[in-house]
Amino acid sequence: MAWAVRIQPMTTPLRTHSSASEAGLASLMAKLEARDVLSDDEKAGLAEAGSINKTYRAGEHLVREGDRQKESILLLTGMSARYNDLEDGRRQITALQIAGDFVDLHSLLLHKMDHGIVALTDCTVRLFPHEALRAITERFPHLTRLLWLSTLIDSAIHRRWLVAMGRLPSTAHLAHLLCEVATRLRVVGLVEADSFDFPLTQTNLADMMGLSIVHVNRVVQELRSMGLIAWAQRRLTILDWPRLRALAEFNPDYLHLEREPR
Amino acid sequence: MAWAVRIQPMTTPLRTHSSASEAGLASLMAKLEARDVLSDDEKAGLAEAGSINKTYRAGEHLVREGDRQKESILLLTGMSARYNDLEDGRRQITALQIAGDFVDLHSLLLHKMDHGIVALTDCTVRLFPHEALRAITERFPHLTRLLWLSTLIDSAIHRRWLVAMGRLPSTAHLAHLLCEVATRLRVVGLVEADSFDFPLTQTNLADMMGLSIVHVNRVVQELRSMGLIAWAQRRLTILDWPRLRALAEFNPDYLHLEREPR
DNA sequence: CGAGGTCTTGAAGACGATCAACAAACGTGG
DNA sequence: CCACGTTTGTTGATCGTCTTCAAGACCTCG
Repeated sequence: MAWAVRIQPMTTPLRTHSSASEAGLASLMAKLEARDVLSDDEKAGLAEAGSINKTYRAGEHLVREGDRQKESILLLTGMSARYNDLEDGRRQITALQIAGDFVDLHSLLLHKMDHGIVALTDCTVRLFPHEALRAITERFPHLTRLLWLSTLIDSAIHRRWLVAMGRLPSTAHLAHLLCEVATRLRVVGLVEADSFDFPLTQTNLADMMGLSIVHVNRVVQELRSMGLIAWAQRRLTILDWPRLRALAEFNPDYLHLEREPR
Repeated sequence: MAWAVRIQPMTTPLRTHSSASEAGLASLMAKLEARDVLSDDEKAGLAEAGSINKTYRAGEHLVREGDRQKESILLLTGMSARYNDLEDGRRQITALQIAGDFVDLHSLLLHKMDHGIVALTDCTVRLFPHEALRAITERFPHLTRLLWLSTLIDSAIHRRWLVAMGRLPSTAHLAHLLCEVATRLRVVGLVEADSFDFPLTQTNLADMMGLSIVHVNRVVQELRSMGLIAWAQRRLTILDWPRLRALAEFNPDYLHLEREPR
């Protein structure tokens, strides 16, 4: 079942390489600096707000619905997802998170989580105590606006998913999702020549798009047979950007990738 | 067509009653005070940030995709919607806005609008120059957090719409939408005894839910025949809350209506 | 009173869901 | 390193929800 999750003991604990930690923090900075200039003070303030690192195995929960967090979680490596489960066990994923994304920055102000967050792959994260983040909002108005901005971009992505889910046929919907993921991964340097690690299962895609697994499988094959993508061994390559983005009606404006004073 | 809009001269210009203006500002305060305490200074600061009022007729655009706003718009009375149009003219509405909602607070930081905003009814609004809002972010950290919070709640609503659209059958989807609207209207005092003004057309509902008009019509009739709602003369009454919310799996937690320090 | 917008109904068809079964890939322990 | 079990991917057949097309009734407002 889509929501059955193995919680297994960490027989082979993941090493928190300091390299992973640095790369993850760099991803956050890259994300913010794609939209505005960060001063050295702000970079330092942000870096100091982070506390310890943690690791999760694929399938583990970073946060559960109803939790009251005392820190926000920055994803350093791996991918995670926000989700809500229905009474009959069906799941809807409402967001996909990649390196450099705060998975629950909003818990700073919302307090009680209205959804869960699950690791889709093995993940490393860094915790940012709410106390430290709140101090940023008191001392660094511009940095605060950039953190606010990052949640506004999450919101813009939600809206785009609504458009894709509500009005695009399933092939175009998947095409749009892949355009978006490729674009976001490129911002944090995880795309080489239109090719990137894409460790999601078709079940994950189904839960993101509100479709059945069987149908997702057919849609993936359609994009393959049209020569738009190649996807094997957890690596995805976009073979024909112009046709893929035309099919998806993809326009990256909603990701607000312009560097300007905010 | 769903997107055809009459832009007609304002033959009978709407009066901007000061009462409408006061009621609208009160709605914003009510919305914020439902979530935290506002100091007198903060209330004054917020009130002073507002400048002039404007009015729009149903069907007019408050904002168009691509606009670069110099002010954010607070809806005082009426209802408006965020929307995106596809190349073939089909429309997806991604948010419904009521009295007390900032329709484009995010333009303060996003700058370029990635969607349009259309008046669904005659509307009165008040403009908040970005300059003044930016000043708030420099001087009132707590008030800034509350404004941030209001955009985070918008985001939570987006997520819920994704869940409803992706995984609920259409009757449950509509039921959920009505539960949400009723709950939000109640916060700003626009519900009397489970009955409220609901001036939307079935076309509007179709564009919100990603369905065809014909199907929306049948779904509305289904809810009526189940004895869950009554809807006539632009007024909607919820006849059976328990069954409606059970059908919708509606849980208002995502609206974060608890009053606590943020 | 007329005209456009809105609501309603019926019939046919498409897209995606469900059910069922099997193949391939992966990870784990022996 | 292989054997095994679990997860993931794939395919076919049938079913159901929602769409599209078409037409007519209602209603609201200038």
